[in-house]
Amino acid sequence: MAKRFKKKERQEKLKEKLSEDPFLTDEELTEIFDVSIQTIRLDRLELGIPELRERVKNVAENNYSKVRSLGGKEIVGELVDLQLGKSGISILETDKNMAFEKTNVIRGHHIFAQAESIAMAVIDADVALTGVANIKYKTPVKAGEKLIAKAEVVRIRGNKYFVHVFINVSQKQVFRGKFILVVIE
Amino acid sequence: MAKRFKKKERQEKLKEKLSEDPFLTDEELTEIFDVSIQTIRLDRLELGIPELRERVKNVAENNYSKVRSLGGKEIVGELVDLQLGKSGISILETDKNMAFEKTNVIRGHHIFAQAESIAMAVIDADVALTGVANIKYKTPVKAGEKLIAKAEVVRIRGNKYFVHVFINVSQKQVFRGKFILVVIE
DNA sequence: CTAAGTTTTAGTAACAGGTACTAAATTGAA
DNA sequence: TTCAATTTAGTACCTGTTACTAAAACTTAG
Repeated sequence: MAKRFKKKERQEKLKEKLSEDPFLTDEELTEIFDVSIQTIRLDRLELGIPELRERVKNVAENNYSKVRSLGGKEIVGELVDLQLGKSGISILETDKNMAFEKTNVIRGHHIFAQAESIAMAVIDADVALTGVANIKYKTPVKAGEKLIAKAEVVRIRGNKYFVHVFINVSQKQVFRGKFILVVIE
Repeated sequence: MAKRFKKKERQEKLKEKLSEDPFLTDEELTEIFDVSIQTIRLDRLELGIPELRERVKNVAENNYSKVRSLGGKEIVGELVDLQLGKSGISILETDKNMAFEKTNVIRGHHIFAQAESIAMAVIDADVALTGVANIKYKTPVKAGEKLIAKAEVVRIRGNKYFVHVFINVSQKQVFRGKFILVVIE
């Protein structure tokens, strides 16, 4: 069973290598492991690892939406209702990519990002900035749950807007936060 | 020169389309613009737009490191010091991708993510969860500034950890937050 | 040692989504 | 009508694969 061990070992390292660097071609892998290209392909097949182009595409797609939802787009979650200067509602469908691998619990900053972003969306101004936020996470959110965020402007003082945001998962509150947004010209 | 106008117009829209959705094949583009595949290819050539696979690869490569710091990795920012159960320091170099396009001000949730993540890093346990956070943004952070986050465990009560996090940009405090982290097994 | 099984290697056809090139057809305007 | 710009057609070739067949090499039990 010495050979079989070698195979298993190689496949373990292959998994590692590709998760470190998904941009490696089969040919490059043959050089790393000093086996034929067929062996690499058999290994990938057995491990269910897709081909280079698929892997690259996955990386691209994953963070294309991530960038768009965490960095690129102006709003995190889908805006379903908006009364500028008054209130707004957004929905965010969570998935495993937003969660800790081990526990499947959604990372706090995703929830925060949705809250912050709906708070800013309701402000009737070009750009706003989070000034102060007093927030509270009430229950952990699991991947797959649908976050419904409601934002309400409660007070306006000069260029300062006070906005309350509540996020629920099926009627149950999971987050509340008070934002003070400052309009900048 | 009506035809030339049509060509230019098509090329403009092509650029737009592809920046919106870089995952479109030439074939899909022929259907959108109702021209032959050769025309699409000539257009791409004239505009210097690379082929699908190159575009996908670019998206993947550009954001690969970003994903690892915003979604994939367990910690946002670079850990420069860590005393498990006591304190930790992380550094986050901000860039334009983390900022609002118009103002160049870093989005709040990036700062929050760094704070949350260093707070969790100092906990000497496998998994922790943000329970409550009382946070305050003091000054806006501009793209390019280096965020230095210091976390300190101030109290431990059962499975609850009270952690204070302060983030500075060159000696000036830009954020402070108190986290209550709950260890889960 | 030998037969049987496992693992590895070789080789082929086909595929997607192209590039690069040549050449012909279409269109618009002078 | 004629000339140039534009569009279309068609071919050979490329990369990194899948899917498949088949043979070689190694392992191990009997």
